[in-house]
Amino acid sequence: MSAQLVGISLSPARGEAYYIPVGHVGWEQVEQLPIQQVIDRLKSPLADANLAKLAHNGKFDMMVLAECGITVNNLTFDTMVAAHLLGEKSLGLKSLAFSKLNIEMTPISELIGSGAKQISMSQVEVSKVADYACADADITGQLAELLSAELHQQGLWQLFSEVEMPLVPVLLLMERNGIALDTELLRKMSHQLGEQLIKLESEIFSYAGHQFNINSPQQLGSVLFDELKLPPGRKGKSKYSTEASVLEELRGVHPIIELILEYRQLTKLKSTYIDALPSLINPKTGRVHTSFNQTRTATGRLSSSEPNLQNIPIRGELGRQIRRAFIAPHGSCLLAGDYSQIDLRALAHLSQDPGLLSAFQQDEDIHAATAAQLSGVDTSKVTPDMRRLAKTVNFGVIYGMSEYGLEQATELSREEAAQFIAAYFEKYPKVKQYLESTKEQARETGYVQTMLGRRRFIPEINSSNRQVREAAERMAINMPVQGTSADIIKVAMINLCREMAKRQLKSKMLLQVHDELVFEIPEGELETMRQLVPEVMSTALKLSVPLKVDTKMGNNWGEME
DNA sequence: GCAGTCACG
DNA sequence: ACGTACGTGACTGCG
Repeated sequence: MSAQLVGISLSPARGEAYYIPVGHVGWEQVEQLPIQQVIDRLKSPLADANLAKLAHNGKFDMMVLAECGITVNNLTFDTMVAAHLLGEKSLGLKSLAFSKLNIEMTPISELIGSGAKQISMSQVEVSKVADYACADADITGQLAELLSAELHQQGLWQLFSEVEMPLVPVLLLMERNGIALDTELLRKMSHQLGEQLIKLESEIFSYAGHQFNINSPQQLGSVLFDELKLPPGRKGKSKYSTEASVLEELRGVHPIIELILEYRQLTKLKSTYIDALPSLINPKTGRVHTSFNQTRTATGRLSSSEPNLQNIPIRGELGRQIRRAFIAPHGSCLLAGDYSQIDLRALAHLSQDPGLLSAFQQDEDIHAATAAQLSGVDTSKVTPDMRRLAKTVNFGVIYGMSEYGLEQATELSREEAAQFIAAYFEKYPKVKQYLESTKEQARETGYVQTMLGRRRFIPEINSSNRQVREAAERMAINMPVQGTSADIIKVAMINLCREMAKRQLKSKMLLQVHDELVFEIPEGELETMRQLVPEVMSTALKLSVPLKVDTKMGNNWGEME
């Protein structure tokens, strides 16, 4: 949102392209058209919904153009999105041109340099940029032809044209909407945390007998395991691990451990969120604008970056407090709709296991139902501990958990963990069958897929290295489940956006956090949106089990009910 | 630029 | 005997 437009390249046909310079600076540049004249002339064809557009990473171009007052309608083909769907790992235009078309394009560094000497594209002379930018536009067109054929061949066209491409303008809108922050609250928290950290630090130093950098795992390891002679968790060959799970085991052995765990937690939250977020507020809008990345994950999920708004803390009092800094402006409030157990519902649908299906069809508490099944008691007799254990197992299953994994995650012994897993598969036999057939499909075809046919290629599935192979099997098990959930929420986002536009609602979709959508709602639309959001989310796709959606609302993201 | 760590679903 | 749950992104230290 803060990029400056330097020029626009367009290619109307193969081998033909034009460059319109508008933002080049410097003494020897050629004369450029006034930017407003260019905008006025391009505005209508770019907005014309009857004219198809193709681009590489079109969301970026659309963002820059939108900041100039230009709306782009009917982006029908994005070569970056297409390449990602086809399982390409290297998604840059230059690299795709080479791997798919055998064309070696000029690297951008040839124009702007690299490292400290790097200059802005605006400082490069027009004639050089014209050649470079025209090649970009032309090659994008050629790539689109090729990738389009591949998408059709692989059976991915429908997913591409009906889900991934329509999602692009939705994500653009969300990014441009941004979210408001209570900077005053964050400032107070930063101050208070700073004082608390100074105290913690001096206590840690007094136990250590000297000052050191607590943030350096190397220095911390040597203080704990060399100087204080605490037993190192048998991790490293040469180095010590100081990660939280190792330190947890040492709680009670030495008072310094607790202080370090607390210090770690507080510094993490302070540096990553409390201090960083206010600096990312866009001065023009007064809000933070994340990027939602559509081509970063192996499962079909989105990711969020700069800042990542999909990992804002929620656990613990301090985490809650940070969420309270995400606010709705006066006269509006935040509404969140979240899918209840979407991954397990996806598993029920994919496996068609009768036990799982019926539990969801009866709208049972799935973890309690699993606990009841495993112990043979009635659901009403399930204790919180039993439910917690069943929850761990339920999640473990969709991650391809081992006995060892369950042992680590619980209080169970290895034998008990093994018994538990065996009992689980006895109660849910089609889950076991499904997991086996998924691995089998991966071995036979080299890929696994989601409900909508999204694929993940897993070449390591036939590796002779057991560790590599087993890691591949876990990916194979998890992707269809996680990816089906991603399919569902993407369709919901598109449908909601359409419905909101159709009804000319002023409410804004702000965030997606994998199973949750967050909206900013003006007071007058509360009733409408509170009904519309769960309705559209729960009917996004038809599964063998109902999709349950809970909604919450509040003035900030931390206190919603 | 990598490794270690840790925040989220 | 070994090493172990899936998927992300940001910050810090360090070479």
